[in-house]
Amino acid sequence: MASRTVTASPSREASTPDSAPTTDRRQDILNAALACAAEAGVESVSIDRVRARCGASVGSIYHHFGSREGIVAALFFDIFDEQSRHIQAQLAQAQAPEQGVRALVTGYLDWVVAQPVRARFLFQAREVVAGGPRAGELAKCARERNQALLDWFEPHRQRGAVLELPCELMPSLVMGPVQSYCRAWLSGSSGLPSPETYRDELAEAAWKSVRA
Amino acid sequence: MASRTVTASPSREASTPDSAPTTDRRQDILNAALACAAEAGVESVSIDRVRARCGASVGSIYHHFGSREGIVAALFFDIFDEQSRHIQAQLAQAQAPEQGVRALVTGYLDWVVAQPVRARFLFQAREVVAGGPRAGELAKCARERNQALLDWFEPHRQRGAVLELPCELMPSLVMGPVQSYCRAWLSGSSGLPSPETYRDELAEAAWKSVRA
Amino acid sequence: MASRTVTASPSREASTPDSAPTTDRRQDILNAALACAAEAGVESVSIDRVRARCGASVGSIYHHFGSREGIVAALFFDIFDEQSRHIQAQLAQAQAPEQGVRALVTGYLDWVVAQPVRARFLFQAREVVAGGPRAGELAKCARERNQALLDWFEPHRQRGAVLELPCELMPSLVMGPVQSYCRAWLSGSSGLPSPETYRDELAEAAWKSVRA
Amino acid sequence: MASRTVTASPSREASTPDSAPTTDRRQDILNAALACAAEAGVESVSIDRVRARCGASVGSIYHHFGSREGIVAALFFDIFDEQSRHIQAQLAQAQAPEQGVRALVTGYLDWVVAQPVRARFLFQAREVVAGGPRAGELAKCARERNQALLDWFEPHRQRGAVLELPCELMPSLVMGPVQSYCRAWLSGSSGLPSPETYRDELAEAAWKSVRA
DNA sequence: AATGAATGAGCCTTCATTCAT
DNA sequence: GATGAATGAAGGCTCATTCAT
Repeated sequence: MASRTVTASPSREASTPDSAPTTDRRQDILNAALACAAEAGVESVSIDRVRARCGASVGSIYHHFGSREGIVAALFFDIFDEQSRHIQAQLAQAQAPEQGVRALVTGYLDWVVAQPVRARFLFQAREVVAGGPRAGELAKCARERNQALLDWFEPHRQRGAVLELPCELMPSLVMGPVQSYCRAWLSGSSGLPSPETYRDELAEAAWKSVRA
Repeated sequence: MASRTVTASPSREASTPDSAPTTDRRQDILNAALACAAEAGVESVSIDRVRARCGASVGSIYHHFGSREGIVAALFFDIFDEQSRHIQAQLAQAQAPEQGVRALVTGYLDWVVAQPVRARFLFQAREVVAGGPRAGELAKCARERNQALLDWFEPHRQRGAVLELPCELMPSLVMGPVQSYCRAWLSGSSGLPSPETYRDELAEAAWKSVRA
Repeated sequence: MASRTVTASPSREASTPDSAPTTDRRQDILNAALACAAEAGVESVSIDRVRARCGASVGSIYHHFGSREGIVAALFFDIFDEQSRHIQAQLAQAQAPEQGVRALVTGYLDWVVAQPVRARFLFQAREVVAGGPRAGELAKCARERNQALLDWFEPHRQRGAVLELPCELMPSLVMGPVQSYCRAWLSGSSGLPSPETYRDELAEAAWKSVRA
Repeated sequence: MASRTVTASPSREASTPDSAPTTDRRQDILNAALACAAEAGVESVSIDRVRARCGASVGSIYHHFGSREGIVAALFFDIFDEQSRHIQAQLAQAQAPEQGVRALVTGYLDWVVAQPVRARFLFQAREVVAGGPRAGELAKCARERNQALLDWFEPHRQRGAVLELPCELMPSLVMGPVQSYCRAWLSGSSGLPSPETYRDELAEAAWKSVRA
């Protein structure tokens, strides 16, 4: 499963379109780390395995990331941002609250299906990052993402088009089911069909649980 | 059902003074392993740390569990079963489908709040066990748990009291939101209030997403 | 210089004269560590070098000493005790205060000449140990050794046979010159003759500086 | 004599605002190296730590000193010369041999008390420098210093005002006690009072041990 | 059932040094 | 003079596991 190629975050490519081969050591290392994680889990991302895979030297890896955990964290934040932007872009096109909820669910689901390796890494690495020195940064990112979601709904909620639920609950109600399903699917051992199979059902369920 | 529960608190020993010194080496080891995991994650459960914590010898640990992974798996299945029984017991008392959904959600939620250390271990250790030699056993247990849930709902579904959703979806729809919230709460870094705060809202949302 | 063989502390042998080949791994490791230090300084006592020299495995070394520093400290205390006992034995045979001072100086000097490798290690390792976790223990040992010296002189001092100097000063006055000379001799680069050459002069000078 | 002194305290920069930005890179690096050594011993003086502390680049450090050892040696010789000049200046003012001995002892003692960080570095770095490529230079400096001492005493010795001791012994007899005390004081862990407390006693003892 | 010494692979990290810009 | 990316050897330490007692 997850035969997707492990490539550089597309956002990076876009931000340096000037010239040069762009064969960043930094990016090579991140790619190698993701490949390791995809094969055998985040814990398997060791300096030596990364080194063996991308040809960088130990010193070079430390020059760029400072520690083993630094690699995992850098990769995590790269992918987390990418995912956030994807979902945000979907949400931005929605008008009605139902469209918004559906955009969030299907936006997430589509991204996971398109990027299963990265999605799996996000699930695996989150706990690692949350227990490391960049935990505060992670908390901030997560808060911002949730806040953007809540801000979008706020006008609809005031109009009474959406239940007046505590904002701490919204993320779990809207995203909980689809995340739960995707997590089980990505684990591979469940034998579940692709999330796309239940695209509508998952979106529908989320909407039902929060509509007025 | 009371015998063999693995608690992090040392008070357990005192609460079961029935017969003989129940102070099993086996149990000591499991308790120590849980304490390690609670402090620094499942990966920190090493033979040496467990040994240092419970005073058992290396040989003794191997005698009882055969391998490092054996400890984690044994603890995982103990706790998983305990949780399953708790939820099952709640479900068994329900009659109407709405009661059933609410029993599943609040049964899970109450257990998590009552056993946060164990609940956290379950989240952490699942992936480890799923990647080990007892992966099949885990899959079987998970399937059985889901099947029990589905079996309970089957008559109501046939009566049209519950949506005719694909059975692969049910667990995510019913348990997704509450698990998502509990996971975030247990991570500690989110600053979320206790799941009990939103007991009703979480149960209500689950029901709305699957009712006919 | 310093062609002395690197052997186990003689005190250890004496304390286990029962049976068995006494081929302690522990002692093998200490011997190897001393040999490393003799060749290239304390900093050169690395796990791998020790391992290569005595055939012990990495794990075995850690089993016995817990850390690289643990080896150095264990060796240091072994030798420090040995030296202290030697000097103490010489002092114990003295009667008059002049004999005492001479016993201390020549006792130290003779031990250094007999055990140049160990003496050199003591100079080198002291700072390392003083900066490590067993610093307190070192301070205690040093205090005890000084106290024994002061206790011996106390009656003579009260009789006015020795200057009434602050006790903090005594060790430096009595042992300072001989230690200074031995340190320079052991460093090897000074080209100085053996301390034995100046046995009497060093003892005489120490006595002059503290006699009444 | 004032230019080129390496001080640990940052106040130096402010005290020499004569001409141009004297803020040499070279000097910055030496200051940083001394600060490292003061915090965690000479072995802790690494290119990277120095770099982190003074903001210089790796390349810049190599441009100025050629190697890690180059930094330590440069600093050592700077401080050694400074100390030698200080003691020499004190000795130059003495007339009688007793004054000379006292000048040597108190000159040394006063410098150590005024420059404890540098004094400590001298003790620590000596062995390192003695084992490096500039060992010969060190030996030469040390010999010169001793020779100056002996030259000063030679006329007094010929007059019989000072004992006719082997010249190899003089440094240890005169400086041994004060160095021994200062070394112990600088180690910090001994809890000894400042050497100034025993200024007279140390000078007196040195004189007694060498006077005719 | 239990003990603890021994093993060696493997991990993270630091380090001095080089070199193209 | 200065910069910082890159290198690879070396070091300390943890780990799961085996085995004789």
